[in-house]
Amino acid sequence: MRKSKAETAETRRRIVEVAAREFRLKGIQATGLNDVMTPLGLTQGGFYRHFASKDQLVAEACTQAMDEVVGELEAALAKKGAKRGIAPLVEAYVSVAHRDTTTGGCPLTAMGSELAHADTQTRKAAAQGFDDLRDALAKRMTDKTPREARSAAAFALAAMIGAVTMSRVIEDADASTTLLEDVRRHLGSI
Amino acid sequence: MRKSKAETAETRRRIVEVAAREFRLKGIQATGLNDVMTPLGLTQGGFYRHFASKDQLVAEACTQAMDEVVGELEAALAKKGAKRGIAPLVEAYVSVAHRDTTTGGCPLTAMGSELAHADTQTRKAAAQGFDDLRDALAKRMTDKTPREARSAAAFALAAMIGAVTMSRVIEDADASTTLLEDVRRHLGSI
DNA sequence: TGTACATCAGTGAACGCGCGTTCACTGATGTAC
DNA sequence: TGTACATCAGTGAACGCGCGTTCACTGATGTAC
Repeated sequence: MRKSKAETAETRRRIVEVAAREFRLKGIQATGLNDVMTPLGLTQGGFYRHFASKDQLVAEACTQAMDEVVGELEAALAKKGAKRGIAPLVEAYVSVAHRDTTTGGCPLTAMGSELAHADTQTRKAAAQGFDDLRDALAKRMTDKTPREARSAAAFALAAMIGAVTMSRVIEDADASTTLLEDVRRHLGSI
Repeated sequence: MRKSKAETAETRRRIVEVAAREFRLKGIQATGLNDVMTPLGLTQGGFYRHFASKDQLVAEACTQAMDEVVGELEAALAKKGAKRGIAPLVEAYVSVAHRDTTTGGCPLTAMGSELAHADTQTRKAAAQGFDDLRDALAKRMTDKTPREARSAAAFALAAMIGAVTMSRVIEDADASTTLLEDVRRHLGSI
């Protein structure tokens, strides 16, 4: 039953991939190892050939999800016709599309309050992701000093995270969308 | 073993009180009914004399926690020497004290991402709490039209929620405190 | 006001279930000669 | 290159545990007469 090195690496990669999806979809606590292994056609016993614990998987899935998000946002910037400043990032993040992408999107909004109870590795990954997003915003604030840009970017990112998190809590579709619009508009004049 | 009506009502009140504390401390999923009943010297069997399900308790605990927070913030406004505008609310909410009050504080930050997966009653309670806080902020924005104030208040509240949520994720004490300062400062000039 | 009975708050055991983790085992892969 | 053996990815059952919920039972409270 042993698999080749390439197959083993691929299996491990897929476990992290599915975990990153499931944790964002249902939350960390609500997702069992079987929710990750079964979709891959594997049994939970095999999980421990790749990871020492669920906590380790959570940390790696968080890292991967953050990298995905940073990558997607930088892709939004690369689009031709993209506006100057932070507008393209804000519009991509504080959007109905992001709100409704429950299997993807930013782990900081999808699992925000759970991350506060996660282990050190996971919190480090989340904090690193926050810094990466903040710096991506700050880099686009060319009218500010680096110091001011970092501070303004941290503020903007907090608003973006709060907005998408709450837009997923508010059941009323109009109220939810209005919140996103309000935050988008106010971030336009930072 | 039957208790008097007054005792029964008091027990029910205490269950909600402890639940509101525990859910904020550890999260909804991570808190079992025993975590709520045992501190009260009760067994889990008795829980169902007061509530039909855990979901019902979650909804009531969320409502109570939100009411507490709105009350505390209005108390901050009533303090003599309180500044004009939203500053007193922002300073009370986006604070190290709030970040470190893990058994109390705002349920929207303590359980934000979990609320997105909660049942309708709980999400209604959370959305109502958001509206209450937003309106409390809007009322203090006397230089704006009511429509503009509501929108600006929604933006400010999103930033406040995002800031405290992330400040609890970031382990580095300096970085966490700096984030709160950044958001507080930027909300000063809304 | 006193008595008989129905109600029901709380107990403690049990229900079925799923959790994270461990382990003996299988058999294909990787490696040493 | 071929062979013998060690490695280890994955299985499937089991571990101990805690979960939300149900239930028969107890006995004090509330109520009807």
